[in-house]
Amino acid sequence: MQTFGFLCKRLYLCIRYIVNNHVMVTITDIAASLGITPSTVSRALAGSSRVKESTRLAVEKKAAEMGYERNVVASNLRKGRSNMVGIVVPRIHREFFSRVIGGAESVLNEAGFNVIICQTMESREAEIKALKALRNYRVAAIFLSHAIESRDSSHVREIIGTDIPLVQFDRVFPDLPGAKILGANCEGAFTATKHLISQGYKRVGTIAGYMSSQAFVERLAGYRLALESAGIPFDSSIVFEDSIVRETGREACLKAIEAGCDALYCAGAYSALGAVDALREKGIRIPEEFGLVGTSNESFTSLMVPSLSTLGQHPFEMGQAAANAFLEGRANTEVIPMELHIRQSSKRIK
Amino acid sequence: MQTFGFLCKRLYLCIRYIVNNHVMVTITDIAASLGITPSTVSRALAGSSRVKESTRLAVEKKAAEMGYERNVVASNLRKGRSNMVGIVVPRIHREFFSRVIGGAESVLNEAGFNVIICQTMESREAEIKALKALRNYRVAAIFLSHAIESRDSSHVREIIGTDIPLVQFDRVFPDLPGAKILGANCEGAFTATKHLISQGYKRVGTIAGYMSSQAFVERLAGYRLALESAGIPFDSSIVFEDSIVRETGREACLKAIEAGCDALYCAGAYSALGAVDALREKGIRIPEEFGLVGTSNESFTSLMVPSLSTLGQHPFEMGQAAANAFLEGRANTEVIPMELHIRQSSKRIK
DNA sequence: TTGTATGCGTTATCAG
DNA sequence: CTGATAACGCATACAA
Repeated sequence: MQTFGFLCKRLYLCIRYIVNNHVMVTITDIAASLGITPSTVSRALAGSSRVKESTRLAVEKKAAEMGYERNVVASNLRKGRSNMVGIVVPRIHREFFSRVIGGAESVLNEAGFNVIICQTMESREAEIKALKALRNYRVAAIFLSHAIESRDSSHVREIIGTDIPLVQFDRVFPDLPGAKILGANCEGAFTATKHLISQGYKRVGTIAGYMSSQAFVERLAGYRLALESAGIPFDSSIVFEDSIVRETGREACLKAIEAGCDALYCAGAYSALGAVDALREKGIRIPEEFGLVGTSNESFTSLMVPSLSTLGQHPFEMGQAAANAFLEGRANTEVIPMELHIRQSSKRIK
Repeated sequence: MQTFGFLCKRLYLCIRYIVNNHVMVTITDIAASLGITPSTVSRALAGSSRVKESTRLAVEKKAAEMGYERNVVASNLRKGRSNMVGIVVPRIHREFFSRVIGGAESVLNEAGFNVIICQTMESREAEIKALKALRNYRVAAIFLSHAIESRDSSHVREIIGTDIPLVQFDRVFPDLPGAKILGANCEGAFTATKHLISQGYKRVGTIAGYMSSQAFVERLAGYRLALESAGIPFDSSIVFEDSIVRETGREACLKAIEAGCDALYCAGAYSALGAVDALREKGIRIPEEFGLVGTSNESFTSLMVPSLSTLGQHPFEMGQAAANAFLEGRANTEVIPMELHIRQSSKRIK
C-alpha cells in the first residue's frame, strides 16, 4: 500500500517526464517503476547487506534497463566528501609530472576515484587558489608537488588543515604531516657524482636547485657525500643554487666554467639542458672536456646529441605509490629508487 | 522578528558547532550571525542586484571574516550543472596534449571553471568510462580528442547526447555537433610536402595516420594536393596508414625504403621518430639521402641530431580556442594555423 | 527486510 | 529589497 506522499511524488515525476523528456534517471525513478522506495534502491545499489537478494537483483536489472547512473554530485554532497582526488603540480607538460599523474590515475581509477588536476605554474598564488578550489570540491585527498615560489608550507597547512589527506611527492615540505613520496635523492645524487668522479673529472660542481625543497636538499647532500667519500673537499663556491629552468641553468654553467669546473651534476632536468647551451656557446666539448649528468629521465635526454646522462626517477611508480599511500591511509615516507642512465655526456672512459 | 523555525535552525547550528568544532562555514552560519536569512546571503554573494548595497557589504565582510567559501558541490547540485570542464585526451604526457590542456586551463580558470582530466590511453573502453564519469559529475562541458581505437563516434553521441556542450580538438569526429578546433592540417601538410619537393626529393611518401580521424584525412589531402600541384602523380602504394607511434613509424619507413621513397611526410609526431630509427638501421643518411618532416613540434624534435623538421601546431592556442568556443557558446569549426619549422632533417639545399 | 523522515548547502520561486 | 519554503539526488538513522 502506497502512502499519499508517495503517490504525489509519482505524479510529480510523471509531470516532470512530460515537461522535460530527457532528464537523467534517478533512484526515485527506479523506485517508482518498481513500486518500492528510493531508500531501498539506494541501499540495493550500494550493495548493502540489509536488502533482499531478489530485490537487489530487480533493482540492478531495472537500473541497467533505464540506464541509471549515480549522480555523484548529490552523492558527494550527502556524504560530505567526494570521490575526486586533486593533484597539484607546477606544470603538467613537464614529462615527470605528467607521468606521475598517469601513475596515480591508473591506480585511483581502479579504486573508483577521478582525478582533478591543477597547475600552479610555480606560483604560490596559483597554488593557494588551486588548494582552495580543491577544498571547496571536498576532494577525498590532495596530492601535491609544490611550486618553487612556495618557500614555506604555511599556506598549505592553513588551507587544507587536517581534514583532507595530503600526499606530497617529489617536492615535499618536510614539516607537513601526511604521506611523502620521494625519490632516493641522496643515494641517487651520490651515485651520479661518484660516476663523474670515476670518469676522471677533477672539479665537479653542482647546479643544486632550491633549498626550500627537501628533494634538492637531499640531492645536495648526496653530492657532498660523494665528494667526501672520494677525499675531495666540498667547495660551496661551485654549488649553484636556485637554478632549475633552462636559462638559469645556462647562467649557472657559465659561472661554473669560470670557476674552473670540468663537470656538473645538475639536480634539475632542464638546468642540464641549459648547461649544454652554455658549453656549446663556449665551444667546450662534451664529454671530452666537460662531463654532465642531469636529473629526471625526460625523453629528450636520450634523443639529444650528445645524449645526456641522467639520474632517472620513476615517475609513474611515484604516482602509483602516492595513490596507494592514500588508499591505504598511510602517512609514512616512501622512497622510490633512482637509476643512473649513463649516456654520452658523461662517458669519457670507454 | 525571527520565526520559530529560524530559531530552531540557529539552535541546531549551535549544537553542531559544539559537537564538531571545525566544520566549514556555510551561508546559514553567516545569515545567523548577521540576523538575516540564508537566501539573502546567497543573493548577496551571488552579486544579485536585488539586494541592498549595505547588506551586500555587510555579508561580504562577514563572509571574509568567517572564512566562508562556497560549497561548490552543493551549489552544483542545486544548479544542475557544475563549474568543471572535463578534458579527455589519449595521454597527457604527450607534450601536444599537455599543452592544449594548459591553454584551456589558463582561460577556464579565469572564467571560474576547473578542469578535470581523463586519459584514455587510446582505448575506446577507457574513453567510454571517462565520458560516463564526466557526465555523472554533470560537467559544464567536455573537451575531447578521441582515442585511436575509437573508430566511430557512436559512443560519444550515446553518452553525452546533446545535454553537455562538446568541444573537439585535433582528433575530431566530423559527424558530431559542437565546436571543433583543428590545426590547418590540409594547408600545413601541403606546405610540408611542397617543401620536401622543393628540396629535390623525388619520391615523397607519407606516414598518414588513421583515416578515422578528420585531422589525418586532411593532412593526407594536403599531401596529395602538393604532389598534384607539382605535377607528380599520387601513388597510394607509398601512403602508409595506421601508423602513429614510434614502432609502427619505423615499420612504415622500412616499407617506404623498399618502395623507393627518398622522403616522407609523417602526419604523426612519433612516427617520424620511428622513421629516423629505420633510416639509422639501414645506414641511410638524413637529409642527404632521405628527407623527413614530422608533425607536431614536440620539444625533442629540435634537440635531436639531426634536428627534425616539423609541421608545428600551436597546442596552447588550440586549448585557448577550445575554452573560448565553449565560453562563448559557439559551435563552429575553428582552424588554428600550423607552422613549418625547417630543420636539418629536410634541408638538403643550403 | 523495507519504509519514513530528514538533511547535506545552495539556489530559485514566490510572497510580502 | 528580503523572507519563507521547497527542491536538487542521495544516503542514513530510526521506525516498523
